Amino acid sequence: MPELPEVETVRRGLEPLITGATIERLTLRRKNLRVPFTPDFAKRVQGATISGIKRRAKYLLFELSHGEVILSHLGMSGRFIVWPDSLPQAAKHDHVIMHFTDGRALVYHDPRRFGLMVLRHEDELAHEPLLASLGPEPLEPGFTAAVLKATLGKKTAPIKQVLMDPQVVVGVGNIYASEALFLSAIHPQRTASSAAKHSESLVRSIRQVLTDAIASGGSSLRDFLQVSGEGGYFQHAFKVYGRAGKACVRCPGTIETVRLAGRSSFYCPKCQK
DNA sequence: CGGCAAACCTGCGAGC
DNA sequence: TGCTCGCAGGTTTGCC
Repeated sequence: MPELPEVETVRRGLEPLITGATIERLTLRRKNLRVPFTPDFAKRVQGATISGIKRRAKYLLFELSHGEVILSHLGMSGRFIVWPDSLPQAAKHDHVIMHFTDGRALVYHDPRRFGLMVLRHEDELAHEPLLASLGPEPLEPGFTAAVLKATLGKKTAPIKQVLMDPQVVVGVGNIYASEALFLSAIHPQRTASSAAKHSESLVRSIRQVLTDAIASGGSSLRDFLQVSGEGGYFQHAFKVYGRAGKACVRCPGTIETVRLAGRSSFYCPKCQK
């Protein structure tokens, strides 16, 4: 479900709630998500205190006091919910329940089960295959026009597809790829190499759309909710995503949709070239 | 290696 | 009301 702004919103929501919490026990309500749970997962986290939550790409990393790290991805439909106490009955698709010693619980809920949750020692993370081939973080200094230009120049696939490739830049999913291309006035079907000369604008647009979305608490489509249970607000700010047939906000054109690599893509044919 | 489709799942809204 | 169909924000895999 979520793209980078939603994952960052979850991280920011969880951080003050569960930093310092001690895990009394962990309940796995099935044996796998997208990947199997780590063997002895529950036993290995028992008694550990959560010392912090980091984010890399769309992964959340729960750092534990004894040097282990829970690596989690929300996939398309994953959510973390904090229960005020452990009393509520687990609902359908509540797959992991982390009971804290203070009586609260952190629940991972994921109907489509495209997400994952695995346990690693912090020393293993440098070689973790899930993280190994990730490209630069779009909001950090390593994501520069020069870096992007070099990558785009070599690729003949449509620019939108390439922007969604986590090896190129992480965190840009289907929604924000469309939005960033609109901001830069680039047609989504243009080849990446032909768009390479606009890398400076693209870097700016990607940063802007992600930053604005984070500031709005993420976007709420079907089922994204902040940890608080509130929806985000950024969906009200979409300029092209989901607006097929509506007026372009920048020119007299009408937003159209096209499928690229199986994903709906939205653009204005008049002002995106 | 690059590009593409399919795969993993369930839920929901649209349309009949 | 109830059915079927298509589509949904991600990532990996395997095929050509």
